[in-house]
Amino acid sequence: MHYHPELIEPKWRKLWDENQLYKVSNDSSKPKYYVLDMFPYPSGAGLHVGHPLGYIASDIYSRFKRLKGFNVLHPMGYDAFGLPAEQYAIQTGVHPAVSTDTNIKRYREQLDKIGFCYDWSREVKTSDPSYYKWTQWIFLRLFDHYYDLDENRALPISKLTKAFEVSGNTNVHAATGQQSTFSAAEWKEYSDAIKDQILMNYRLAYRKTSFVNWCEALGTVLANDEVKDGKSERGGFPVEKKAMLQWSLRITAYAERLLDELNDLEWTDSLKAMQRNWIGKSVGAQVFFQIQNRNENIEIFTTRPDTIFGATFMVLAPEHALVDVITTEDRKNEVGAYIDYVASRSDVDRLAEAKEVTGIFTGAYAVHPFTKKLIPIWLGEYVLKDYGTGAIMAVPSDDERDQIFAQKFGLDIIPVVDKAAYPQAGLHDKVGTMINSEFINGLEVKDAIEAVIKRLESLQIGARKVNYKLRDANFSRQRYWGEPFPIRYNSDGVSTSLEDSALPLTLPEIEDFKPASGGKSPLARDNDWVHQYDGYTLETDTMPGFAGSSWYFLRYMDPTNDAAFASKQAITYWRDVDVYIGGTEHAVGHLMYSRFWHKFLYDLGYVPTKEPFKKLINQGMITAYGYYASNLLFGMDDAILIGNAKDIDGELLNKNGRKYTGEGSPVRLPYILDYLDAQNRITKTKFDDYVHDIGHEYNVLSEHDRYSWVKDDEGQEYFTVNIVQEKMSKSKFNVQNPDEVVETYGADCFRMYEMFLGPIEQSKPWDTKGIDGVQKFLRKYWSLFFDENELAVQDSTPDKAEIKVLHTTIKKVSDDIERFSFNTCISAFMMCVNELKRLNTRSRAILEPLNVLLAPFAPYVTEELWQLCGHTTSVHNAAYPVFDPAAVEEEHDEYPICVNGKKRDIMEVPKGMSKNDIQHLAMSSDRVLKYVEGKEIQKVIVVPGRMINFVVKE
RNA sequence: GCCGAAGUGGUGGAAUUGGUAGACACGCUGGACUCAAAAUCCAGUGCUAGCGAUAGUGUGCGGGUUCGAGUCCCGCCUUCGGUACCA
Repeated sequence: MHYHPELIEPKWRKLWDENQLYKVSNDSSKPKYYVLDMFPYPSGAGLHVGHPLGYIASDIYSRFKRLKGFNVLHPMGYDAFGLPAEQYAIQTGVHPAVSTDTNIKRYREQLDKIGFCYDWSREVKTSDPSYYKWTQWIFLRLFDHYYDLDENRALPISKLTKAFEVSGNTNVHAATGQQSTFSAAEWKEYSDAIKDQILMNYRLAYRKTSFVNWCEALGTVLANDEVKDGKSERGGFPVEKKAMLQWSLRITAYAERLLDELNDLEWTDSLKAMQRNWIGKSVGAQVFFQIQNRNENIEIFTTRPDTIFGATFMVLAPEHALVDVITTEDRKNEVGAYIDYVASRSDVDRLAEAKEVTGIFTGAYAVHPFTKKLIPIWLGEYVLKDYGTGAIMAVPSDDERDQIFAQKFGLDIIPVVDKAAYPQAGLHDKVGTMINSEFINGLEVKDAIEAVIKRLESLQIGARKVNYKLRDANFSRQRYWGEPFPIRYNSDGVSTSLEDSALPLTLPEIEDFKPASGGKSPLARDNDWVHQYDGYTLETDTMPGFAGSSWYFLRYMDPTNDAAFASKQAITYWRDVDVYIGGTEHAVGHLMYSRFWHKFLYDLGYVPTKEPFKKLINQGMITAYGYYASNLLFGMDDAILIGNAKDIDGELLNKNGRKYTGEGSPVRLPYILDYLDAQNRITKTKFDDYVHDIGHEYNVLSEHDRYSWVKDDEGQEYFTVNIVQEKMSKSKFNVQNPDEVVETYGADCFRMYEMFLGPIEQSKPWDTKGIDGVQKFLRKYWSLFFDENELAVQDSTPDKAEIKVLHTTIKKVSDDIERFSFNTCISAFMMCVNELKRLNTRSRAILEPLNVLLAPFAPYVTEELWQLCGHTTSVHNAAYPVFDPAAVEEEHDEYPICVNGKKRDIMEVPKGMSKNDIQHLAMSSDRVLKYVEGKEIQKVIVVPGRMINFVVKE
């Protein structure tokens, strides 16, 4: 009987499903364990071979934990709201819900084939009203809370309004955008509209006019982490700054906790670093500079208050609110022109000309807080509106950018830090002695910082301050395919939330998915929907993609509950995610928002843990080889294979109907191969072989070379092309589909091969070069159980050698699974099977435990063999074999004898001998003395289990 | 620029605490079986020299610590990921 995965796998898939083998209960005496995958966005391209990498790893780990006696929650779902489905709808008119469901169905089919142990009864879909009801519900809680800095947690808005009625906002210490203060009496006099506006400055979900990343091509705004290099992450369209009335989430209120509580997590250093970087905490001082002849101050933030005596001018962001106020009459025209110029420039322009310095003098002066000297106020592009206060004191002696600015515009430079004692120090290093700085002269920088802050505070013109790079998260999208906001406005524009009982507020059915006029969501065109509440209009924006994904891991705990996002009992049992597996692309987006929402829910008492994801494993990307041949290639007269670029371009367009994107772009190898094939100039295989073998050739080329030539044995030259690794995507025609692999080799083989490729956290290119080795292993494994057509497993007593092989493998595999090193597990299995094959093992006492050990990796073949061995229950419910240390112990230890670290011989030492005894035994051994050869022994080092080393004088 | 990770045979990669570097697999070479192919099995395979046992050499580069370094320390180089007029 031979191994036939195509017969085994569908059979068990069906049986497992019928028996609900993977259904998990919320009520168990076993300890809980929660293994989570980042749920996918169901795109039209289907699953590619990169997706399952993390899923397979989490599946192996879940199955392992099950066998080890845990009640394992291992669910899967879909991040189903999102832009691509809507773009597709605009182009084709197909409703996003329809295309999304089609895609989900395809994903599900693909996932099922690979044999995952998901409990599908817990599937969630963020676009499902029964799901987004609770996304909206959490949003309403955010809307209804503010962040109290005294208690350091979220509190109800009602508490805040009570405080306002007693003493205005003067005694309120909260995370807020509120600038001005008001008294209790004033508060009571305010209209509803004003009250609404003020409360918006406190709510954790709030609406304000803000400069946002507007993407014209997508017709919507984007969050900061959805913009890369001034272009949209999805689609790569240009993004500009635009002032719009937008919903935001006050994530900044949680900045300190998001930073602090990172420390307790088992995440990689690089990921923690990314989050820290994104939060961007810096400690320094705020300082108020009075404007000459005016009753107004410019507030600045600086990390170097010590250099304040070197501040010779100030620079405001061109968008700063005070610009209009302070610009003198004679400068109005020029300043206006400059502001227009800045506004006309996109982020892309700015990035492209980063080194260019621009700026303009406003005509106004500020008064230096200590010297009382007048210093000019300038505008400059390099000061960002969104960071700090949008204004700086410029210290050209100790800041590179200020220096360039001062040099260009001829402004004063006063040195204030003497770094003579620190020749290695750079401009920004906080070391040196203060000079030209009045009361801090002679102090070291560190002490000077403290002295200045103290003085600022005593004079009440500044204070110690912590600043964060993290900004509030933009939460509005002018789109159809997202969660509607459960918010309505009355005729005065005052916002109120819908009652919880009105949730879910469902999306209306519409037919035209194009954005409505004025940068509005298509929802705005549905009058009936917008005006469904008398006297009110509903908010027509929808929530962004990260809304639904910020809490989905909680819904899995109790996915069908209609009275709560999850029952208290379910949350108390499952608590948090023990292991979370996913890619680094979500390092600062999803993982930051989820932590924020979780902390908020913690403040409100809905979840028992401060952090949602205890341990995080980052799987690397599976990339595709991209083959490029430069157009340069085609210009060469003696090119033996190729005509010219246009030639190829034109022909292939006709032949394949594929679009080749333009002049100057690299041509992909498949095109060239097709072309060459058509021309009968070279066979595909031959060319492929060459391309395959040039990895090392390529290393000797400079990065600018896109091609090279290689000679074959007869001296014939062939061209080779640049090889790169790139992300798989539909647009690049490089998607490798798992289906084909599963069909050819079987799911077990596919699973093991993906794990065998290398460590899961590493990115690597997909190729099937080594998959035969894994297939060979599975056949060999299968043949351990069979003699021709007969099951050969016997109830014989295994011998010592066999037991040793088994237990060595148990130890190695169990340890390696715990540290997510699956590639070495598979090596261990291969070695084990080779050994057992050699020993001709047929004993049940060896093969059955081994089968259980392998079950997490190859669930189908192990289940089949388990049943053939006569079991009636699933191998996936079996007990994990227990490691017996005695089984692997030798009666004798073999110690290499080394002289000065070099191995000379091997000596057998009785088991359990002490280090001292081993030393004595070695010293008296003739064999050892032969190698030491009369040289004086200085030291004998016995490394337990490793070696005996004689250190001698050479 | 700053932060993080990594550089090991022809290839993917092992080496968990400083202790026989190259496990396991791919590929390649030779052989067995076969009319032949596929499949399977056996042997070899870091590099250099040698028929050979063997010797020398070898983990990006240059130093250092140690009886002993892929692993630790100092100084570089390269690649990948993140981030940036961040005050």
